[in-house]
Amino acid sequence: MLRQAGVKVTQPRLRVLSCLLEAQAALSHAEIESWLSAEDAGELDRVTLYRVLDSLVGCGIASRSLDARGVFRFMLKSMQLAHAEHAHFHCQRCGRVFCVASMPVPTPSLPTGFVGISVALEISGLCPPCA
Amino acid sequence: MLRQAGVKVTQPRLRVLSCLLEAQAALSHAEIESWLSAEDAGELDRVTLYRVLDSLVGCGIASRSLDARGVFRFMLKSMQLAHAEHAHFHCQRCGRVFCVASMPVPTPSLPTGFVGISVALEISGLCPPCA
DNA sequence: ACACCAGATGCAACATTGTTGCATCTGGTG
DNA sequence: CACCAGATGCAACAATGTTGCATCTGGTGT
Ligand SMILES: [Mn+2]
Ligand SMILES: [Mn+2]
Ligand SMILES: [Zn+2]
Ligand SMILES: [Zn+2]
Repeated sequence: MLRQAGVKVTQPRLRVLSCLLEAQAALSHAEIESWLSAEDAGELDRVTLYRVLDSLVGCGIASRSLDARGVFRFMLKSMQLAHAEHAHFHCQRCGRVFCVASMPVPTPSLPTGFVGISVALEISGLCPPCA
Repeated sequence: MLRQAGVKVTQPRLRVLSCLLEAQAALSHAEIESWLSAEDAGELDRVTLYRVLDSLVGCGIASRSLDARGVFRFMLKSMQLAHAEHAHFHCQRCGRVFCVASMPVPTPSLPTGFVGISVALEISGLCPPCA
C-alpha cells in the first residue's frame, strides 16, 4: 500500500498501518501509541506517530475525522469509504454510533470558491435501548 | 434570559451573552476572549470564560458544537435553531463555519425505535481565503 | 437595610492534544 | 556503493481545556 501510494516504506509506517488494518473502528493518536508500545519493538516517538498519520492521510491511505471530544481519529480510507454514503446516528446517552443506511448523504452544492472535501450527515438522539 | 434560566446574573455572563447576541456565527472561546478584551471593561479571565460558556450551555441558553479543527464553538440556542434547516461548511484550515443555504438538511427517516433529536449536515473543506 | 451563603470569579498550576526546529539517520535510486 | 530527499527522534513550544483553592458577590430571608 505504501509503495503504491508513492511514499517510503519505513518501519514506523508499517507498524501504524498494521494497527489501522486490524482496527474495528477509528483510532486516536493516543490509542495507536499505547497499542504500539505494547509490542515487542521499541516505542514509537510521539511526534513521529503524528507525522506518520499525517503522511498516511496525505497520500490517501488513511482518513482523519473528529470524535465527540474534538480528538482526531484515523481509519483506513477503504474502510471510511464504506461509511461515506450514508448517515450516522450518535446516541446522546450511550455514545454508540449506528449506520443509517436509509439516509443517503446528499451531494454537495457549494458556493463558488469553497472546496468541499467531505460531507457528513449526523443524527443525534436516543437509540432504542436508551429511548 | 439568565434570570429566566435560573442562573445568577453576573457581569461576565452578561458580557459573554451580549457577544453571542451580536455574533453572526458560532464563536470559539478565543474569539469571544479577544472580542471582550477590546471592550472598555477589564479583561475576562480565561477560566471564567470557559465556565461561563459551560453554564450558558448547561442552562439551555447556548449550544456547543465542534469546528473542523476540533475547537468548541458556541452560539445562542435560539440562533442555532435558525440554522437547523441548512448545511454548514467547516474550513479545515481556519476553523470558520459558513452557512450553506443551498443544501437543506434532509428529514430524518430512522429505523423504528430510534428517537432523532437533531440532524446536522456538515461539509469539511477549505473556504475561499484558505483555498 | 443587613447578614448570610451557594455559587461565581480570578489566579496558578496542570493536562491533553498537536506543531515546529533541527540534528541525525535511512530507504530508494542511479 | 555513494548519495540525498525525506523520515526519524528529541526538545521546545503552542493551543485548548481542566482542576484546586482562596476570595468575592448576587440573591435571599430577616
Ligand atoms: Mn456507517
Ligand atoms: Mn447556518
Ligand atoms: Zn444509546
Ligand atoms: Zn478558512
